[in-house]
Amino acid sequence: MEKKVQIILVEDDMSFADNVKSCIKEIPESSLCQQYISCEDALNSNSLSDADILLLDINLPGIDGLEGIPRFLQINPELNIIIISILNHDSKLFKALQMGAKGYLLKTDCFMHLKTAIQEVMLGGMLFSPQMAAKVLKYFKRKPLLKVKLTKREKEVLKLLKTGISKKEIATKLQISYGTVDSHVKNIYKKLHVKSNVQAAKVAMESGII
Amino acid sequence: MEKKVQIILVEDDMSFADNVKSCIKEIPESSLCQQYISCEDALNSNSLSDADILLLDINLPGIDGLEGIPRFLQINPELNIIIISILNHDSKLFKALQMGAKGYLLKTDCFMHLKTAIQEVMLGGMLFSPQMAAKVLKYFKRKPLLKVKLTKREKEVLKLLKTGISKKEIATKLQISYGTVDSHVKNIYKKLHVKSNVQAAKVAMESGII
DNA sequence: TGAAAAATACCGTGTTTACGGGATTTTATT
DNA sequence: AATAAAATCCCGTAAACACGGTATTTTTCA
Repeated sequence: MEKKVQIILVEDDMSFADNVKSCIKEIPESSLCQQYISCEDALNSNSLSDADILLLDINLPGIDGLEGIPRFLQINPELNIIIISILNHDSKLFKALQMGAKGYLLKTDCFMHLKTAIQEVMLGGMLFSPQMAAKVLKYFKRKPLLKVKLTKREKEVLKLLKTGISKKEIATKLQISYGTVDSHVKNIYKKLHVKSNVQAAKVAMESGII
Repeated sequence: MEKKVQIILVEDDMSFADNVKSCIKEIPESSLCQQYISCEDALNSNSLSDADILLLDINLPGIDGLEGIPRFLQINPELNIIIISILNHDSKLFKALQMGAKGYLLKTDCFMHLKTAIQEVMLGGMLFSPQMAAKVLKYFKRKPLLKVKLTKREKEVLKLLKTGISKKEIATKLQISYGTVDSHVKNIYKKLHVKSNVQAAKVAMESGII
């Protein structure tokens, strides 16, 4: 028989934690091995290294859940962390992803997804509940790819421009005169409909024009 | 009884399509309603508007799967598109997401995830198979969050700076003098270790400091 | 209440930008 | 061979930037 998936729960709201526990009980291949009410408690325990999944709240007394992620991963890099929070702000989601979370479920609809999330994460995947998935999608979708056509040289110039160096330095790097760079930049601005170096760099970054 | 999930498959490799079909047969709540070997065929059919899920290959004769996504969504915006491809390149994944795909499974391991993916996508979520999930994670993770602390005012200034407007305009917007903005900008540059407006904007964008 | 941090403001100088104009050479493209 | 597109270069000017310094007021917090 396969070993059961070992789950740790870090949640300070006891009634919600109980709901999660009963939800996990109904998943035959999983078992809740430990439960803590703060990151500190969990970090000081010795149960992390045996666990497969960590269900983590964000709003916690002491160390914030998001801040806790790197600390948990330091102790056990194999740990699959799934955030379960009431917070549905973009910044929380993206920070969680940056920190290395494998999933983000909202408390309001996590029971529908918990089983799926556990299975999927154990298979190496990642999972978001709908509202969070929409944010990820929006994040990637946000800029319709620009139809503007820059010439080869203009692309080279823009690529350097967006690193933040001066036109003089660009001229040196491309072994052309300052005047030439200036001309290219002028044309780039016209094509991108911008009026400053920062705006050009921004458009370049966001639209994947380069 | 609930209506079954209606699935359409667009795949030109017949033997692989057969495998997918038999996999779907084993999911009681789903049914494969149509199968096409190209985007054109599927687009010309009248089955799209009734479908819930479209399983879509990328390498197809004629219209490429990724190019097909917006066309499918134009006909039926509610369609949940899951890419099933052999291609595991970042660019394909991100383009798929930009186009509006709800999932990305690799052919090499899609059978393990297909059932989960269908369920999850129907719940409004999204799903990636492990290698793809890792890419998404890497994408978000690439910039270690800056530990730099900017003051409230500095953040406001930086937020405006990265829109590409001049310091003079920033002063007007914040109703402070140019000299004050200049001071803030100087301090921001020092804290971020940059030497130009473009670099500051870049750091601000990439590190999620704001 | 007292010290530290933050926000405010000004000056001066050399550098860089934005942008108008015009002009020549090189490189496709047909 | 002819035309268009791209790449090269220069001039001039007003505005904006980077950066050094100094200094006052306001806020915060121990």
